[in-house]
Amino acid sequence: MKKMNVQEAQLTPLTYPFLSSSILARSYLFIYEKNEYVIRTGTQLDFLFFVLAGKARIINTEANGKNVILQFIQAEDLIGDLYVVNAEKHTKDVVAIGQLHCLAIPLPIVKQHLINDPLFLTFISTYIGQKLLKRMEHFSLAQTFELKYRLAELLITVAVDGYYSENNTQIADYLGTSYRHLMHTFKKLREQNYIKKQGRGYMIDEAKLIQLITAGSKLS
Amino acid sequence: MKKMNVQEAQLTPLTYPFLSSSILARSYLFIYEKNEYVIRTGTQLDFLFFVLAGKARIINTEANGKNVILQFIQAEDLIGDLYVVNAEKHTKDVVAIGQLHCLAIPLPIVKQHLINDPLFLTFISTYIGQKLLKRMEHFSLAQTFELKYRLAELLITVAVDGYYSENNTQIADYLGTSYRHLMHTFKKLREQNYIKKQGRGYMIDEAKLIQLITAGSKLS
DNA sequence: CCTCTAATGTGAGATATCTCCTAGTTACAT
DNA sequence: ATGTAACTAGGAGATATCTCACATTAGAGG
Repeated sequence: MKKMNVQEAQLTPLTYPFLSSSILARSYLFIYEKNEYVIRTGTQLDFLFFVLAGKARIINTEANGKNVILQFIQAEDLIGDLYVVNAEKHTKDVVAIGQLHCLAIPLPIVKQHLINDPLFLTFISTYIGQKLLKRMEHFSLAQTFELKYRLAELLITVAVDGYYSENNTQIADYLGTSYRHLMHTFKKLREQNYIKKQGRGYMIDEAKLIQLITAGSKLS
Repeated sequence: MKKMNVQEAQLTPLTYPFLSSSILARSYLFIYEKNEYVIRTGTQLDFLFFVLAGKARIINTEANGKNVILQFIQAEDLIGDLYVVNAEKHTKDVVAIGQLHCLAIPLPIVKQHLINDPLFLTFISTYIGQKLLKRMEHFSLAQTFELKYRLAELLITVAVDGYYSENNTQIADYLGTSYRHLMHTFKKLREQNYIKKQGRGYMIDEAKLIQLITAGSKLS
């Protein structure tokens, strides 16, 4: 992970009125490499992260040691927002998929300068509220779609530079399907040239996958 | 709908520090009867509602006139929270299932006294954040369960005094299944004495349904 | 470098669910 | 009171998905 001061990094100014130059002066740009941990389960959160670029996955380690993917993170998402507003108490693993760029604001700065700032509180309420609505809509639609459409969307979400290489036992759990059926569906997508096998993962044809998803939407 | 001043209603004090007696003096207790509208689609929200008792359903009217159930509301839920934090701009139908009791705070009061109050903003951020986590966990689990378990849980959620009488074409959409399969599953539950047909709806055996759900959880 | 575990990959039979259809009943509007 | 639309109910065939099993490969740890 590379750590830089915000000025050093010459960030494009963010359009957040609650982020004063004083706060930014004490914040950092973090750059994580592929598979690097942003947060480790059970550790204390030290920063509130604004994702500037890249992707990550959030993983919960269950009591039996099993790792379960909870969700994927994209640019313009926050990491640690639910912890900051006390909606959740325990941190979960957050792992970079490909390279991940974050603006990291130290928690003491958040607590001292932002946590009672109505501008910030309003922003984070709106953000979490919009996230809730998006998630509900996504799940509601997803539950009527057969697996190949949901897999197509996941491949687009998760691929970096057109290449997908997640752990498929975890992906099967995440999509709520059996490992067997997931593999069956990967094979179907290969046969229909939406994806190509490459090493342990797949190159994806994003444009064709988008067409498939669109076709699937029209069925309902 | 019955409308009372809060004092008139002699409400048990709510444990919300941001609700001063001055605010409560200008708020109301609303009591809606079964199938009464709390909010109508597209109308301007006039109150932020704290649900004290009862149940409701949130319905979105699609462009083609079709009504789709988005979610169900229980005691201790808020109605209008996502609108108040500007996460959503348009109101949707909210309809009482059985009798519904709400503390209703006028929007002008919310805007004048609460919307810049860090106590209130913190509360509503935490509330929406917890709601997001619950919803995500619920959907994640739900997608691996076959219909009879999900239907069992819905019956418990929705029944009033042990009686279920929702519109089943809308319930099929909500559960993401076909009308045919939903009816097939109702028949199975009847045959196994989890529910009994009564008029256009069903009496439910809540204890037995909970046993079924528990058994279903143990399969995964 | 070797060994062991976890991930990948596939076959085969069973089941949950879908699609298409028809018939009967109820509630609402005129 | 009547007619119509929407809801309830179920049959039958097809398909998406599950379950159980086994074989191969790759990666991690010693």
